[in-house]
Amino acid sequence: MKTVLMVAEKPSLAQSIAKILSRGSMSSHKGLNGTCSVHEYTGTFAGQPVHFKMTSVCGHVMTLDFLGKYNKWDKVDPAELFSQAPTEKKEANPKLNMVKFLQVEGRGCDYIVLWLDCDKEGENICFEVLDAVLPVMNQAHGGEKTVFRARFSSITDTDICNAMARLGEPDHNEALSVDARQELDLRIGCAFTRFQTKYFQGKYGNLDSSLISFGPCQTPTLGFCVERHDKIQSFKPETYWVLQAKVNTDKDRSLLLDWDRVRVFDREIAQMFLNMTKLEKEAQVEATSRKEKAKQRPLALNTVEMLRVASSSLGWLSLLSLTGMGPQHAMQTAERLYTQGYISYPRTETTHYPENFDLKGPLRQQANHPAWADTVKRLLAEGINRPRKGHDAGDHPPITPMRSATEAELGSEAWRLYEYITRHFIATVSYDCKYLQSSISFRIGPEHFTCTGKTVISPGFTEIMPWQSVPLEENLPTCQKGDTFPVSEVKMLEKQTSPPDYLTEAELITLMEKHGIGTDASIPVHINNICQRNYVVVESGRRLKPTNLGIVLVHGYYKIDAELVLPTIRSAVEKQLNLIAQGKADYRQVLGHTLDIFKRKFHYFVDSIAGMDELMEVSFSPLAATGKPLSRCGKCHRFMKYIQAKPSRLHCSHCDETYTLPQNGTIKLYKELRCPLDDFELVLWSSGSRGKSYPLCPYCSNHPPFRDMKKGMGCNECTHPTCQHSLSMLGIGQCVECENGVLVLDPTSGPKWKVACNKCNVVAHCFENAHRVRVSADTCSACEAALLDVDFNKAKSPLPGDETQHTGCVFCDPIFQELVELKHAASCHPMHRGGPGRRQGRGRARGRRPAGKPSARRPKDKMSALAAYFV
DNA sequence: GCAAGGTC
Repeated sequence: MKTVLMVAEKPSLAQSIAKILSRGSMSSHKGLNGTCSVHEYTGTFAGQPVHFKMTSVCGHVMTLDFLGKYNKWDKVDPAELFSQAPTEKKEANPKLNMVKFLQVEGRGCDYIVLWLDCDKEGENICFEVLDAVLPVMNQAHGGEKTVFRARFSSITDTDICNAMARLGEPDHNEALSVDARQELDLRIGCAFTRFQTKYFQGKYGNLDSSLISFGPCQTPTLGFCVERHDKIQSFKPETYWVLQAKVNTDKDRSLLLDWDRVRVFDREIAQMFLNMTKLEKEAQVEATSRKEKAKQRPLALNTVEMLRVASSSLGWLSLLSLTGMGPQHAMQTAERLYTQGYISYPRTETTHYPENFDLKGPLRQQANHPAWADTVKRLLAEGINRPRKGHDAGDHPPITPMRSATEAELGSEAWRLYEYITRHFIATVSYDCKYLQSSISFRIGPEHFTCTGKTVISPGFTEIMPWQSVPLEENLPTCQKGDTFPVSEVKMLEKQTSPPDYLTEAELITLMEKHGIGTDASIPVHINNICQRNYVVVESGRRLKPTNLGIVLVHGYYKIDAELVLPTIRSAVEKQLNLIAQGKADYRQVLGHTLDIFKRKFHYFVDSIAGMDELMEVSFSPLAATGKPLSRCGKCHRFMKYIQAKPSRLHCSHCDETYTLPQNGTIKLYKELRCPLDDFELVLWSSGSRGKSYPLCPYCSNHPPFRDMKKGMGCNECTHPTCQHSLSMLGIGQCVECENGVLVLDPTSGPKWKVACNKCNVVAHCFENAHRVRVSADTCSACEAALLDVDFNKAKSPLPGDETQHTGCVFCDPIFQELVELKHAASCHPMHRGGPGRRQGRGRARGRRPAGKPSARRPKDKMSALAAYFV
């Protein structure tokens, strides 16, 4: 029997589609990556009985990157990234082993049906799958077609079965347009990012972002925030005047009337109108109207709308917590609700339920929920309303609650999101809110005034979304044309126009969606990016206020080449890409042409960077004026300044050289000791009192002196044969946990002595209160670790007898066993790693031994002694 | 160290 391999874009879809096509009778097992499943069943295909294997990828299989050597920032001119630098496709997520997985499943299959999402990205993934699988599939006989594409517009039985019945072919042009998009984004984004970052980092010491990035989505996103900032800055308040009239409708009731002219900006004219009306005793009714109006129930919920609501304080649900939920966080929360089965797939553009979608099922789930049982029961009893006709993007149904849940079950955060999703869903099958809008037009002297009021006829969906209720307004008196009411007061109010506020995240999402910046899945990422890079900060009410850095960047682009920041930059490129997708333009030509344009833009930008720099100067301090003098330069022997702001570094203003330091720790001078190789003063890097620390030569760390050393290494990884700070002199033995690490004595750690791995975060606390610990030249006869020579004060010595000195192996010596305790450096939480001691059985050469020499393995009984010792 | 797009 022949085999048909079928591949969907994500595991959840593979399951739903297989369920539909197999009519529920399939057998499933997990694939070798533990993430994707394979669902198998038998059926017929092209008129013959076959075996079906339905599985999935996890989004893109491959990602585009430059060849390795072009990723060295110091060695490559960013301009080369536009054409010379070759790119290659790498596995998008090496942990998933997707290519291998596809090949294991695809080997020996005769046909392949591609069920990837029906958009351009999906079409591109089709070819990624084919690249992996075709070489291992059975060869076709006599030109028989073996590759098929299923096109579906929703995940419903009819749609999926129809797609299976009318298989087509994958569209190569659409896939190519995505290839072009990837290459453009990569080349343009990286070139600008590298240039800007290097240029400004080399000049300023307090940029508060370690990366000055540029991208066709993130930069316009920032642009929106700065545009609003500029509006606020340039806003000039204007004074205006308003007439307000009050009439008595009853003995003790009065009615406020709005002026039909709304406002005037000239005081004297307002005064004139006031004079013309204030002497009038009566207001005459000129017309009355009563209109029944409806407030529409919401469209079914899609991702972008969910993110908007989540950010703008989740409606009234947030009254308790006052803060909204950022898009990134909201997506994570939604994904968790989805994987736990509380809601349907949360990434969808669709706001329309398929015709045969079972709306009552999910609604029945909510019929006993304490918060909305009454509403739901009534809807079920009296009949639900058809949801409004929304947009069908052909991806997934709108976000729908699938299972009832309580706050106690979900925790307050997830509950807020779940509660919103559920209330929204119930609202979509509820009725519109109906209300009566009545208005009365008055004339007082020559001026006209109006008064309106609303009364609710039936609340409809606002019952489940009370924050959407029509606000109760004053009940208007019943009257008719010609009636008069006594005027009790006419007054003139002076007011001022007020500036807009900073952009809310919800407004930003709307703007991005409108201009096609990002997709439902990537919008949260872009917003997160501009926050993390310190271009904007999230203020109360989730308003995005640009930082100085963000403002300077955008203003700089405006000065040099506004197109770099305008939202049209994306859509213009996308227009070109669409030509590829439609087969109207050649992929190579469009790519080459567009790259050429951006290459010119890039060179112009580089030539004009002084324009942006002028703005930078105002907000930031030059490197030479930043930081505190810390250690001496080995070349000029003057003090270099320590710049703490990320990326932390040392700067010698005399030599105009910058030396980067390890991040995320503190740096101090190390006893004015010097590196024997270059005469630079050593500094001591420390990750905190409970973590580890090691000396480091600023020069060696940036220019590794030996071939086996890499950039960023400290003395604890230095293979200098005789320097007293080197790995060679302070290394003890192979790390108990990681593959390549060596435990190195921290010579600065006394009296709470530490031995720390120079690769991972293993730290052994030992010999507390010893006044001296040295690494001996001798090695342990059993395990080859270096012996330690430990001196204690007489009063504090834990050694047996009256001994104050002992030399022994930290792994094997029975006396030392009592004095050593293994820990992980404080900076890393144990939850994030495999757990302590999990690889302690692994024996390998100890690090002190110069590379290349053969090493003895520890005897097995020694290994088990070691295991017991460290746990 | 960089983009944006999938999804986990």
